[in-house]
Amino acid sequence: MYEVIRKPTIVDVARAARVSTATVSRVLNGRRVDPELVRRVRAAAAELHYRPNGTARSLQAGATRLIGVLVPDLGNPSFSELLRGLADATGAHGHRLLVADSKEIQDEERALIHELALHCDGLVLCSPRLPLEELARFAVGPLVCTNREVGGLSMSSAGVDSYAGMTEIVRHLATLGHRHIGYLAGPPDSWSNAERQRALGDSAAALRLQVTVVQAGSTSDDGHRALPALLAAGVSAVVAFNDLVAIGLLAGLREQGLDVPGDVSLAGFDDIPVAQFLAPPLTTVRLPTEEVGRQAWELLREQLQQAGRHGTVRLPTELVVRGSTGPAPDAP
Amino acid sequence: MYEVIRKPTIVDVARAARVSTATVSRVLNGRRVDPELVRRVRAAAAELHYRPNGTARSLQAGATRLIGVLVPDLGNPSFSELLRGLADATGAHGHRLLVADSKEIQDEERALIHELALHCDGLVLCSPRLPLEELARFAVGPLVCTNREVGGLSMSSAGVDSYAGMTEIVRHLATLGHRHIGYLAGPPDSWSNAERQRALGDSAAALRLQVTVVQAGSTSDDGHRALPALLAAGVSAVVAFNDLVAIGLLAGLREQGLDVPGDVSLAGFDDIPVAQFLAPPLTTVRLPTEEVGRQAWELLREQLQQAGRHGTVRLPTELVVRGSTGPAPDAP
DNA sequence: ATGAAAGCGCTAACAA
DNA sequence: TTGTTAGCGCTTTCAT
Repeated sequence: MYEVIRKPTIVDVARAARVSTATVSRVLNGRRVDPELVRRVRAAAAELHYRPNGTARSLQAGATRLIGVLVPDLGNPSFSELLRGLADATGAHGHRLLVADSKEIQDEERALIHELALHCDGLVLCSPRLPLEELARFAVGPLVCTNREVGGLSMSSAGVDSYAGMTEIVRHLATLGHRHIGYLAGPPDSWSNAERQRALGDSAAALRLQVTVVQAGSTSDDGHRALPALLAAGVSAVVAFNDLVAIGLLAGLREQGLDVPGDVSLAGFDDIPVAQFLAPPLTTVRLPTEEVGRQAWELLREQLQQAGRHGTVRLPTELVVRGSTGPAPDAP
Repeated sequence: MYEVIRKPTIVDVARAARVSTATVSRVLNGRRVDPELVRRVRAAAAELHYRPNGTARSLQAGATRLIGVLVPDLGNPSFSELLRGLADATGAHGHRLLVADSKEIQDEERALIHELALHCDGLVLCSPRLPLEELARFAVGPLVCTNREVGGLSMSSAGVDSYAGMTEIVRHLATLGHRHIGYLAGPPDSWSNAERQRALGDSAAALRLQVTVVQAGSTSDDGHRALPALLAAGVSAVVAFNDLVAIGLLAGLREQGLDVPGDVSLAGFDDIPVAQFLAPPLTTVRLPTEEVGRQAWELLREQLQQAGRHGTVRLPTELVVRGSTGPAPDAP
């Protein structure tokens, strides 16, 4: 009789090797077994092209060794970097990444979190846009947010000190003689953006600087579109929510025949790899994004080992002064 | 007595709702059930904070709805874009992405492919570096390679026409009067690189151009490092394996006080988002990378629906002439 | 329409 | 050491 063609299971291997399934399992997992049986099992497995079923293993083990990661935009180099740090760190511990992109859409974010939670041992939510209390409801399993304050809720948080970074860059601009600074704001629900805006307000008040906030977003196109509003406001320096936005603005400025930093100074956030290669090289606040990814894993790992061990990591930023910022045109 | 704290299962819900597990399952999956029982089940599930176990479902279903993706470098914007197209397309069909980064290391690649295969319904290998025959051995399940010829092997392939792209850019440079072209070669095991190099050789022969190939790699640093060799060769135009490499070289050229395209013309491959924002904006061969991701999913889907339905998709490229290429300095 | 029971592929406790 | 067997959590016949 012909057998229905299906993937060989451990039962098939056991039969072919004339041993029990337990023995096959032991051989496969490197447990102590009689060499002769080991040989027979290996031969049978090879013969049948046997591959163990990861799902069955996961069910039995009660864990999948899968970590769900939600990012708002896979296209942003900053998240790629975080992903890389995360993939590197989790990989070293035998865990893999289940990646989903919410495309900055809240409903997507909610749906994806629910779905990821079904298959994963833990979740890393990158710059989540959902309200905190809603996030808290998901926090049944190990959960880490990046770049998001989590209050006293039962989750961990890894991020950077956006407030300090903004403070530093405003001081830098003030020192260069700028009295009116424009800010290209990021996504409305971004906590990082709120922090940066808050720091800008505080610093400006302390230094008696004028500030114009223009709503932009997180992409280069958003930055490009914001140019007219900025020009109308008459700022002499601009800080963008991130480097991508800064790049878009830079291109717009160049199209208008404006010199950077001669006419307008420009700074971003992130220090994405290309920032140093732009013309002029971009002054920016460097965020240790890859390290945030690593730290997120460490925090997750603590929760994996012992439920309820929450923690918060806030990494320092570093102002990287390059060619895109210079003295204010009307400075003494 | 106190129960040990563990996640509630369908059994717990069934007991609490005083129905069978089958009924709970039916309610959860929207099957026709008496409204009163539906109510009781939903109430019990909510009360217990019940969440179904995805692994158990997958085991029962014989499928995980997970697609494994292997990329050589998560940090390369080009792969982020592919990932995005893939995530978008698979997501629309209820599949998720299991992502792994081989960091351009062959051993990693091999190990990760094996691992991914254990948990996934299908695999997408992005620009794999492993030899074809080894890849063929993995092709027990649905498999798609991107940017890699697969011969008659039992897998599908989605990619771009690198050969045509290179041909077009060489013609462009020749028209501008360039007689000696430098090529910054990509990773040695990259099939795309081989294709581009082959096209360059063929075109140069036909047009009687001189060619100097300098081994670089796939990152901006690689491009930056290649500058001396290029300068020594005395080329008047350079084509880089990809935009990242071109960007590194561009920065190096600028540091040397050389003008692009005044002294040297420069072109890349990919058209990553920042390419248009560089100074000068980068002439490059645009690859429909996101679309490659979508097509990869379509090909995978065909295999998922019916084993053995292999296909090949080769998408056209488009030369995007921007400011980084111009007439040869010594042209008439 | 509902429940009892088998079984997805694997590992681990228990026996021998 | 090896085999037998129970069971991980779920869905799905098969009866009722």
